[in-house]
Amino acid sequence: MARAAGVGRGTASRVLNGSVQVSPAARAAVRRAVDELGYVPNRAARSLVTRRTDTVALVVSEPGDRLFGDPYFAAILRGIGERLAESPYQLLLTMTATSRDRDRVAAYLTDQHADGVLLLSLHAHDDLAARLETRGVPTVCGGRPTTSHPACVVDVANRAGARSAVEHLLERGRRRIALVAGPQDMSSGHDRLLGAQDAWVGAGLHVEHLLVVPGDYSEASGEVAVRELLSHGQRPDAVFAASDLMAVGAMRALRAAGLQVPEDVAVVGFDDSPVCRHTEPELTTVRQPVVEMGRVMADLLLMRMVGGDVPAETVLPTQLVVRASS
Amino acid sequence: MARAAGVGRGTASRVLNGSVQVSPAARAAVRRAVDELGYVPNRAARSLVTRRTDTVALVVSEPGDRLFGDPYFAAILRGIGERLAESPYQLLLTMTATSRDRDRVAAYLTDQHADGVLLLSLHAHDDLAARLETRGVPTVCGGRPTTSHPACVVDVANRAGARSAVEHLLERGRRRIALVAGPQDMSSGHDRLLGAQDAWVGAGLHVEHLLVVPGDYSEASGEVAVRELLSHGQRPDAVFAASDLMAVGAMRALRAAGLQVPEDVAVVGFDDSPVCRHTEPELTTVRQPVVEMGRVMADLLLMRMVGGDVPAETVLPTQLVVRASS
DNA sequence: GTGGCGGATGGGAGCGCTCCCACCGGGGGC
DNA sequence: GCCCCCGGTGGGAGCGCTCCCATCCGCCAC
Repeated sequence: MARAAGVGRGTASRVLNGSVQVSPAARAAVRRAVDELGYVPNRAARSLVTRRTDTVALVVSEPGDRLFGDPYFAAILRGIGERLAESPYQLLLTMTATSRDRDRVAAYLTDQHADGVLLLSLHAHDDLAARLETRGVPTVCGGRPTTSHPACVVDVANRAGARSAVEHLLERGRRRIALVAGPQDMSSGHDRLLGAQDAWVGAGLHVEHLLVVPGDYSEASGEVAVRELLSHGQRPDAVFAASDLMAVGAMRALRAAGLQVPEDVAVVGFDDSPVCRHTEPELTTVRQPVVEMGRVMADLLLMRMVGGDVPAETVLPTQLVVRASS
Repeated sequence: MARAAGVGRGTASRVLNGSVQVSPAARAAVRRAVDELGYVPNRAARSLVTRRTDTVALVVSEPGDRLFGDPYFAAILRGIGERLAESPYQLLLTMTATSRDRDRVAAYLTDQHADGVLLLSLHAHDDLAARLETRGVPTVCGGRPTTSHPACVVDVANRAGARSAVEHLLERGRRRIALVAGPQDMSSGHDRLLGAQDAWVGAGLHVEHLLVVPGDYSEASGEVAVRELLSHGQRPDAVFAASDLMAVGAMRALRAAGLQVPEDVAVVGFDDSPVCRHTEPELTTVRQPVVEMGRVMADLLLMRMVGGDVPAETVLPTQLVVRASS
């Protein structure tokens, strides 16, 4: 290729990498040769010597069906994709269902397979972030892990959002509020519980009078939770579910019991996922800026990869969106 | 590393690549050295010489927001991910919004950046498949393109599915059926129109008496289409929408006009996306095996990459799912 | 005992690139 | 007019691996 352009390999390389120390004539000659030969530099050879790969990996610690079944991940990926499209980096997508998967991915990534890693949905006791960091691979976590303390975390204001949701219900005069909580081994689930309690206690009510039933973010768990509640003779006038899907399940159970939403029972969800628009009535919820979170994660990673300092924890705001269900 | 194990580089390489021509003693020595040193082979160096990358790329010819907003892609990705997880290949995700993007991706992939490519949502006049094939990169397309004829295509039985949907409505005694069609520059949209006409004509009705209004698969387009229909004094007793989202929009418009589903107007969608369960009443639809399609695409690509012969066109069955809306 | 054969092994060559050093030549300072 | 400096250039070295050839050794047949 360099020979075709009539220059040395060094000069050709300098043109391809945008170095300034090249004369216009040589630059033009190389450009022409590249076009004529349809030359594409070999990435493997390049990364062998530069020790970079121009690839960033996204690791989701969930099996594939959860990843792709959940609009939350779709939105985050969208934000990440947006930012990465403006950078020279390619996205490598990985999901780890089992701990064996995780080992495989760890080995894969600790080598020079990615210049940076984005971690999503970290479970308790997942040491992937730490392993990668000690190997010198920059990392950004989405969602604060419960146990470990990674170098760089992006999260949303789960607690404040949950607080505003319950405050909203209290303002509407509801006093028999049931909380369908999320999984308590995830910080998002725990924080949303704390936020709901904040509002409750802030209104001068006793924390133990807040009705709390467990859920796992899935629609089924929301339905079961409310059904059980009703069958035990409890009769809430409002339900705050820690996810939209659980709220949908809750509404289903309420309807099955002959209760009207919002007349008999107000319902509020969390996420502002697309499903909110398809419920009847449309669901009041707490919007979390998921796409924005993806963008911020990508931004922070890009900064870290060039050695920039970034805040250890970034928290994005949440916002109550009032619709017809409350 | 080889020195640490007390063997030659050749022998070490043989062990790492699972060659049989190695003595148990040497094999054990290498294994031990690998463990002790935490050695991970350098992929860049390996692929420089093997000219393989152990990476499969997925190219979606849509901007990122459409990719991740649409459960269809999520499901396909899930199927692909499932299969690839069982193989040594990593998934590289790429979306091309603009034609400049497409050129960039083409250049990226025609080099040794991926051993095989999966193409999704190919638009008319997209020559990416052809370009890749001539460069020797095996390719599998999801969804039959309208203009080009790639070497390997996986599609679903759109025509037969649409036919069964309209037959179902006819069996229910509906005779004033309106079709909200999909985009006619995509084969799926066109095929679904043909299938609907098949059923209509098959019942001895005149093809021109089938009410057809255009849509683009989006919820908004379905709502607009039905609203226009009603405002023009048309009064169908059934609506078959070529996508679930359009069916949801159609139901919204029908409700706004004071019409009951299914009493006054039966509604059938296409896709069997999760949204079907969240409508009131639940939506009758044509299920397309999207996850399966992803799996099949991955399977075929894996076969092609080892030089296996595969059918040029694979068509997966669709199936009518009757729910409450019809 | 000798020749031959084949399984196991060591290491040279080279993949395509970037880094870096040596070199070349022209313009300005003394 | 000489030297120095610096922008621009060419090419050697080497990144870490696999491929392949030459070699070695032990065993069997004659």
